[in-house]
Amino acid sequence: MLTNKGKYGLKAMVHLAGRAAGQPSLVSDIAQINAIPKKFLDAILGELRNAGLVHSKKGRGGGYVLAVPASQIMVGQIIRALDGPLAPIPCASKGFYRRCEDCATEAKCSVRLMMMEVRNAMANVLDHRSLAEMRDLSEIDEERMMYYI
Amino acid sequence: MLTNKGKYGLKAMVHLAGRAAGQPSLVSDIAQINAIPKKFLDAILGELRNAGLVHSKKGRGGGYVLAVPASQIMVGQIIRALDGPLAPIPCASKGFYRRCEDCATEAKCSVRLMMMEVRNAMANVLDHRSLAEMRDLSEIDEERMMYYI
DNA sequence: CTCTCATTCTACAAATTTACTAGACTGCAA
DNA sequence: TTGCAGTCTAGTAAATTTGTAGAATGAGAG
Repeated sequence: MLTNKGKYGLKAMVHLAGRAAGQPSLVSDIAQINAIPKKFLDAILGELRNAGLVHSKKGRGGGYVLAVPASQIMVGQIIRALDGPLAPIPCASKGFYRRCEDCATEAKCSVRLMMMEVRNAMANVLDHRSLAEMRDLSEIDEERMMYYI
Repeated sequence: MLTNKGKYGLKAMVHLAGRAAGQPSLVSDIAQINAIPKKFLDAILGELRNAGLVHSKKGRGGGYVLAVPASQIMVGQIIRALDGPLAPIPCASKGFYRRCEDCATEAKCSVRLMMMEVRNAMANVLDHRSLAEMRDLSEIDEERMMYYI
């Protein structure tokens, strides 16, 4: 599940990816435009900063910017930073692996093997799509809409 | 996320898929062998029965059986019955679609479009893998282990 | 130096979901 | 009619999510 935190975080990142490079955005602007509770977004952007995905500047003329170009940030990084592992179950995770208590012989656990396939399918999407591509998804759709007018 | 409910349910279904056709299993046996709280498993099997995936019989000689052969049950059906939609976010779901409150122009929402890709990737795995295939995953692994002995 | 802007920190609280448990009830078979 | 084994209703404890409040910090303008 993508939590609201994850969803808001992604929206904020897309917002930042839509700005000219180096132009900072205010939390209050991002919050208002995307219908995100401001204080909640404060905390979310804080986590994204701790994860090294955005930079911040205080005071007048401050705000948030992407730490690196949107083409170099993978969507999976953002989701992992906010919502934790992609894997549906911890014992199927690569980076955040944790054993199941109730599983005797893990190597033979069909649930785990199945969920590793799911994890890989998700990672294949989310670790190969950059924030820039994600941002452009909506524009592609916008163009497609033109044909119907 | 796969909840414990989902995990336990999958384990129970694999258990049933490992029995000779028509041979019922007792809840207490499934629970003990798979380290699942018995009462919890009661409820889970109840939901699987309501979903039409298993049949039950009461009294001496009773228990649970698969409603149809394991090769005809898709893993996705089981997970949806217990944990709900596969999609990471309701607005990206095909069968359980629900609109986002905070999303003005849904067609242009890049988060939604991205999550629909993720949903499709997950469904491609889970709706093309039968319970029989899932059960056999562990045996495949078991055979592979032989080479290391 | 000080005023204001805007992020940052600590702490907390409501709501929801998860993960169970208790105990009475129903139906079947020996 | 005894006992087995699933079924139903109800509830509860813990964890997680989704926020909020308010003070603190740091940067820049004048």
